[in-house]
Amino acid sequence: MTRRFEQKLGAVDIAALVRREISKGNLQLHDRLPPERVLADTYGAARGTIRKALTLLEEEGFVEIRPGSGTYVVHQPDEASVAPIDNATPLELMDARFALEPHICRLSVLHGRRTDFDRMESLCSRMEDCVNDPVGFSDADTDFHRALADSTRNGLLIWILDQIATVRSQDDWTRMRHLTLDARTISTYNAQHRQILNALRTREPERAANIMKEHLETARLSLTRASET
Amino acid sequence: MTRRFEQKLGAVDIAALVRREISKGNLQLHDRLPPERVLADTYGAARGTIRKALTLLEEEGFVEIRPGSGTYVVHQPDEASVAPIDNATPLELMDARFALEPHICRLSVLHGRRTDFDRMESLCSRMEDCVNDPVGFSDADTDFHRALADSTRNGLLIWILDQIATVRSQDDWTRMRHLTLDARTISTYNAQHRQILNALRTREPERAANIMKEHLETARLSLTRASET
DNA sequence: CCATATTGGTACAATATTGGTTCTTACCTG
DNA sequence: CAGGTAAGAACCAATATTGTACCAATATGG
Repeated sequence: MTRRFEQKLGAVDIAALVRREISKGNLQLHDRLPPERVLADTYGAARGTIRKALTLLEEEGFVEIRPGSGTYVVHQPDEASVAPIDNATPLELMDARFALEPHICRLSVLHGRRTDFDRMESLCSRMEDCVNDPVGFSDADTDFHRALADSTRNGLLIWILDQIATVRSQDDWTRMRHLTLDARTISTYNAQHRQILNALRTREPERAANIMKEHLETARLSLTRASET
Repeated sequence: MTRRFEQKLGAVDIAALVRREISKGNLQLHDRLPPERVLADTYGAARGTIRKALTLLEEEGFVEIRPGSGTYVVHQPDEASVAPIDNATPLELMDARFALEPHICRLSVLHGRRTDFDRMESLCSRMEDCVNDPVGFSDADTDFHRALADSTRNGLLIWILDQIATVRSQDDWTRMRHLTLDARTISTYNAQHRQILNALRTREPERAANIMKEHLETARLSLTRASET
């Protein structure tokens, strides 16, 4: 945007601004930047300065300069922005779930339909058949939480949860936890799932959210316990 | 931002515009584009330029040119790249923020540092200077919520919020809201931001979370109000 | 089926735009 | 002062755009 500061902008500053526009999405792949002379005017800098900034960005691989034609964006910001999600720690992951899932329960009460709850019901049964099958339980558990998200009818939230689930499946700690899931823990989870489902069916948003918090707290405990061994 | 229309459009620019129309869904599969001569008129370019743009799009597989007949859209917008996230409605977006941001406040109380809060403080000041500058306010507001997320030190949550912010910036309703932001609404927001910051500084997680909920409720109201006009 | 309108395909020369380069002047910092 | 950086201007070379005219393929309507 137009910085109203009368401060003099150097080549690196301008490079940073343009770089940010690209990462931010205001300038997308294949977009052509304004001509150097126009940029010079809008940023209040000399053409040489703009030129230096653009050269920097070209060396960084953000941009391609084609003589006689223009300067073009050559950067899929996805790579950079998808990266952090792969490095998420299990604790970060738990915090994210703590943020999302209780509220998802509330939304599920608002938007959920009978068929959603029936599906979750059948998943509960499946999980209850897996008291001695940690892997099978984990799969059903993932499906349960996914079904819960689905019942909100909120595509954005579903997408976010899916992203998280992806991380979760690639996560070593969590994988380790699967092995440490004993019958007693699984039973606890199952009871909590049932309670959540009941609260959804009776349309009690806060109760559902609270049980979900408990549920996540239990999960967090078993996570930290597993990481200590 | 606004200068896109004042600038003369080249073939690549037009290609980018049409490509975006297709990805966005405004132009759907098998739709026929207007004749080149009409496009030339609407985009204010010569026919040769339009022609070059369409040829580019044909090479990319977005479009098929049939001599004597017309130019047709041939593109199933990639499920992967378009993602549900681009089609998120403002209401879905608000629900996602309702889920995330109050809990982010709690985490900020846990992990936030002095410098984080100082940064948010300066952003508050910046916003307070923008009572009559909706666009400037919106920028600062985005930065504030980003800074809040940063203070949790949770890369995953920060990433999620960034994704949401990206959607938000490309969202027409929200853009419209910028225009309807009056001085009074901005003042309300400013007061709420200050309150949140204070609660963070005094390490009161629940109070911060609750004010954030209020804040989002206010935002949701002004959103629905704007959409009714 | 044919006449006509519409649409894309092509060619070419004049003009405009854009990045590439160089030079001079001015300013600031160590 | 010396050295680096930026402003500003002038000019060059590469590329793009324009405007026009005419051709070929397809669609439309009697």
